[in-house]
Amino acid sequence: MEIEIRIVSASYRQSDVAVELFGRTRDGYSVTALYFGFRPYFDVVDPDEAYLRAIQNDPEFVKMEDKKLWIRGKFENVKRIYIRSPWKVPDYRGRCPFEVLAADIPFHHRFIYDFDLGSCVRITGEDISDRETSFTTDMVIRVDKIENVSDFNPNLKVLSFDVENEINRENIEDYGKILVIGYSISFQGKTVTGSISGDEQNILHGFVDLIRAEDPDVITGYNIDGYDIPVIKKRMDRYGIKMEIGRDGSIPRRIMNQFWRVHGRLISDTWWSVKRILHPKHESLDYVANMLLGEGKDNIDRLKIEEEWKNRRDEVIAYCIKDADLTLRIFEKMMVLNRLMYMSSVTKLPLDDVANVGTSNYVDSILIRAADRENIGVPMNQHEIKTEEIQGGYVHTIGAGLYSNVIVLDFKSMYPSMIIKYNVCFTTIDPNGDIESPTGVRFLSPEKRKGLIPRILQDLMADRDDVKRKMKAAKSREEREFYDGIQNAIKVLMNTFYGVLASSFYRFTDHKIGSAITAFARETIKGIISTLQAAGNTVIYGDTDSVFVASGGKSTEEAIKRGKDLSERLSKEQGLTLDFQMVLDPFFSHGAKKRYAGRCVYPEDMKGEIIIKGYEVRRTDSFDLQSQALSKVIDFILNRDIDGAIRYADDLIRKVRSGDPSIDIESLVISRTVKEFDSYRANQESLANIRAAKKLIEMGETFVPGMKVSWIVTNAKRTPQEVEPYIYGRELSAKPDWDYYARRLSETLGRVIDVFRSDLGQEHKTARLDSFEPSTDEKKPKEKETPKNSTLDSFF
DNA sequence: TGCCCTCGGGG
DNA sequence: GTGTACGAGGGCA
Repeated sequence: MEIEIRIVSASYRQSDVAVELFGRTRDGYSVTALYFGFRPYFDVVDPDEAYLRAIQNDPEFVKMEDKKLWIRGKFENVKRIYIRSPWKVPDYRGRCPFEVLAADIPFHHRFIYDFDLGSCVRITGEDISDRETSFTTDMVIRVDKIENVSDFNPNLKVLSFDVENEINRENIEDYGKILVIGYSISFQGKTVTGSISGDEQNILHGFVDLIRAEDPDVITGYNIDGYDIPVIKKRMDRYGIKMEIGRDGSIPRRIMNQFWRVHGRLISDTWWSVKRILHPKHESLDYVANMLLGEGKDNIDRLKIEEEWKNRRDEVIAYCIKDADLTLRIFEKMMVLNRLMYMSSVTKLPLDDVANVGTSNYVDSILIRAADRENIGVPMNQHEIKTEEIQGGYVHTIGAGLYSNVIVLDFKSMYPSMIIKYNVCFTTIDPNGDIESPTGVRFLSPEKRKGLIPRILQDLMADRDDVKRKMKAAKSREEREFYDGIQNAIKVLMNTFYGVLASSFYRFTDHKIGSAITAFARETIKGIISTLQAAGNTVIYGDTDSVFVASGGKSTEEAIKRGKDLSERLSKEQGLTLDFQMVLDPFFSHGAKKRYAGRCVYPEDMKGEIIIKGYEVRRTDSFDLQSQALSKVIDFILNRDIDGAIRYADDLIRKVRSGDPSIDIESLVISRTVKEFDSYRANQESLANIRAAKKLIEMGETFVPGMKVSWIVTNAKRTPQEVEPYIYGRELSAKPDWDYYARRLSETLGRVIDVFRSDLGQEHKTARLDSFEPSTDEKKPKEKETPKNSTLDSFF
């Protein structure tokens, strides 16, 4: 038979070393594809006869081949050695006295690279579902032929679940009895919800049966990695029940004491996605559900779950199902699967590898295939070699101030462009090269030898442009979103190439290469700034790949015209693409790197958006008044009401300092969870949250390890500072340390406000464009590129 | 400034 | 599984 699937996950089984591919067809069938006969191998550089004799007599030995591989500038004789068992490769590579290449590539990746598979494949073979009964998929196929097909995004089945269990108050790690498991399953546009309750052993068996019967591609939930899965596992261990929820009947494995993986499915904790994608101020399910769906959790007191279970069992069950369902809807709203499928298409990796494995695998997947095609030796990842840090991007700042109609230009794919333009690659680095980096490293010119990475990036860039064209020509919204997702994934992949080259452990990393790339980039951006200045422009700010240019205080229309003009002219001059990104009016520069705010007035679809960088507006550990006040001050400034901002800040700080009754005590509360006291290693007494919890107990209040404890700082002059537990809705007996709160507020607000107090005097309402000495700075490597905006507008 | 520890979510 | 992978903040040296 012949069938087409998108690959969800790939693995192999030890019994007969069959490669397992798991996936879903367009019309919704789940499939296991088994490939027999693929063998693990590794490359040994120029081994001697004794080694080859010994290896040939080894019972694991299968065969060997002669290869000539390009290694560090020349071709070397290499033996490719095939053995029987993938899991024995680490042992063999460790015992080999010669240099070993490509011996750290997971077996299922090796298979995918060697067959050059993409994320969707056509499988031709025999249906062996009758013989292979341990799999939970609709069918099992023995692969005769496997080939790529153009990508499609099938409906994947997603199962979200939630556990309610009793709390073991003596030992929080030893979870109490499970009361109910609620679930919500989404597939082909329909959602089914339900619950499993009754005898605990039946619940646990019911959970395994549910997953095996439903056979979801994706399992999700809220904090399942850290809570629900460990709870189920611990309770199953007690009865000797096995959590056989893998598509091949295997049990989940814990990765790094953190994540869970299981053969054939993607375990994707919605909580992690929420953190990564939304960066919400609070990460609780209730908060996030309200934010995204306008609907929160049911009203059940989980700290008294046993009591609730006794008195209102049906409500607890409904609450449990609702948690699972809210989580599923959040998961779908964030379009986690779409993002993963795009990334999977572009990196040609299975969905679960894209979701779970580090980004160096993205590069591996593309680069190793290309290297293999050209007989370039693939070294192994380096084992934690500490090198000096790579100098980062160039940051250009000028005096603080409020500016009108500021033009923002930024380089399209700065680092990839540098790699292409200067032919930067481990295959071109050469002391006799014609291209010299500002760091003095030389690379061959493209005419002599075009580098492998520059070529790959060039192709990716062309692909991206092509996809963007298709996006513009798209006839439907779905089509446009599809192409937009793909082009964005290509962008991520391209930037990942720089990321791994700058890292300290990647297989193709070379410190000289990483630092050359950033040096070329700094030189380029400095050149742009000089050119702009020479032509009479004032560059207000610049960071790595962007420049902010004063438009001269003219109208927005003129700024737009000027921006387009500059972008066109400079792109042509530089042979690079300098995009005209936006016009900000006003733009507030703090005069320090990485801190500014502005309101977007162009382009049309970003109009009104507030861009805030560097000012942390939503720290979970700060008290509410702090973030509220900062937002308010920035608001005043962006409305050009400097006096208002100063007045507001001064007034507020004065009120707080004097303990004005208008200050809401609740806005000063700081909260944090407290675990079992024993679980803290050292100096428990120096942690404010622990002292608050202990005081709570002294006061005769409920404290359960794992509970969130709230407090007010009552005396910060002592070390450690004194705190008083705060119980919502109850009057606080102690007095807040008003000086402490005033000081923290003044620190936060002062960073913004002081700019206007110092040298700007009274004339700050119009932009000041002269008399500032630019200060420059080299930023630290690997800093976050994405601005943390204070709203979620940019996401939706 | 950098290293190490902790939290966050969950009941 | 031929793997080693959270992200940000705070305390402390």
